[in-house]
Amino acid sequence: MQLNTETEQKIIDAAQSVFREKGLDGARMQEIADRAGINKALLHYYFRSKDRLFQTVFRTEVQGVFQRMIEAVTATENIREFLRTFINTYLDNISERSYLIRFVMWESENKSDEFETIFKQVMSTKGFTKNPLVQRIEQAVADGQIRAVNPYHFVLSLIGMCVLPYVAPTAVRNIIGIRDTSSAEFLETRKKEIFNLVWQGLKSK
Amino acid sequence: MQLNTETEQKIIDAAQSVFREKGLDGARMQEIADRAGINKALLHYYFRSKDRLFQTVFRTEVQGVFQRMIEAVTATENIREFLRTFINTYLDNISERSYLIRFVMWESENKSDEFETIFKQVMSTKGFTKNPLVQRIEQAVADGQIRAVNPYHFVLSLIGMCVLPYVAPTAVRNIIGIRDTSSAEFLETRKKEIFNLVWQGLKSK
DNA sequence: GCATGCCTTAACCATTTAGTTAAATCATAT
DNA sequence: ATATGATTTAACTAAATGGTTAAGGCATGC
Repeated sequence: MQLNTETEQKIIDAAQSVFREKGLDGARMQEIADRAGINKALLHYYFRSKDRLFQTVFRTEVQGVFQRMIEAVTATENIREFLRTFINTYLDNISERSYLIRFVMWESENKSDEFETIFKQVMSTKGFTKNPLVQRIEQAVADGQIRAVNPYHFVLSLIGMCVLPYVAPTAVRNIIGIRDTSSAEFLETRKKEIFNLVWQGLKSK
Repeated sequence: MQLNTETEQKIIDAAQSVFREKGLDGARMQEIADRAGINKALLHYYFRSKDRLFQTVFRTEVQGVFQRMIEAVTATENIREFLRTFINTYLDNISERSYLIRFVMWESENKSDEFETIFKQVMSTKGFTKNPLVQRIEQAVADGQIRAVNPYHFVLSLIGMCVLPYVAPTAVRNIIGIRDTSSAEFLETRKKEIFNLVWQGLKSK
């Protein structure tokens, strides 16, 4: 059997959208079939079980999340411009993919072993020994371009700032008191505010 | 019927721990009964349905999360000390409660209407019209104690930095490359690094 | 002693859901 | 035209799970 790749893609797309919204436990095979515009029988014909389908989706999602993060790491000499570019492209990336980051963060904890395996594979495939973003910050510190922050903690902070409104939009809207976190206006303001805060916070006076 | 409050509490505690780990969809009534050291019949005798039990737990968790956030807002005059205290107590609070923040953020999106309702109730009960943390920052800006950041975005950034390692520990460990996010050492370093970054980022030069 | 309320036991019901099956249909290429 | 692979239909199975029921046990206080 050779299987129609077009249909396979439709299934994966549908599965992605359902898993992103509801997680593994909340997802229903019937709903995935419906969104793919096919029937449950065919769904199981392509992917034997929910677990297998989930595994496929989860793997590509985790890869994508890390992939996009390192794609936002450019070879810019100037650390200031490097940060600006990173924040802009990274925020564009995650804001574009509704519920992705929320899903991956939730499931990464449920499937922590699997997450680690996938992640290590990606790293070795790319020939990385360390997160390139961390590496870039480390280097900037070594070169005296910025003050001596802990690179790991700095990256953690940076990602945290970028990610939160897309991990828990409703909580953010209510608790922080921001009306609309999905508008283009919010996105642009967010970029500026994050950049200003970290740049002020980083530069060696 | 008057119901034994001790048993009721045992049930709530058990339900909290299961819901925190697995979320609504992943939680099993049987497991909740087991952890409470009672049987399923009694569980349903106290809380008619899974939905009702969840509602009870979710309400107290959401209240708690916000409660603890505003408890970390002190009446400190000096904005620098205010920030230091906030970061320290807030981080202590969330690091202490394994999976709580992760659970609330995940479910707040699944139950966004309910979240909003609960949240508005808390706000009006406390007589708040605006998040006191945002308010404090706003005031500090007005007083010229710090530079003119957008208070909403600043608070969003601050919470994001604090929360991320507890929302997705496995993802953080792998992606950022931090070995252990549950140690006391990590916690203390985190406090310092966040404070330094935001303080440097905030002060009007 | 016995009534009352809390709790257990264990079987049971109903529903949801993952997964299967078999037969029929459709499209396409040979 | 027919064989082949893709897809549908619809009924079905098996298991998990939420929820119920009835009978009885075990305290405590009267």
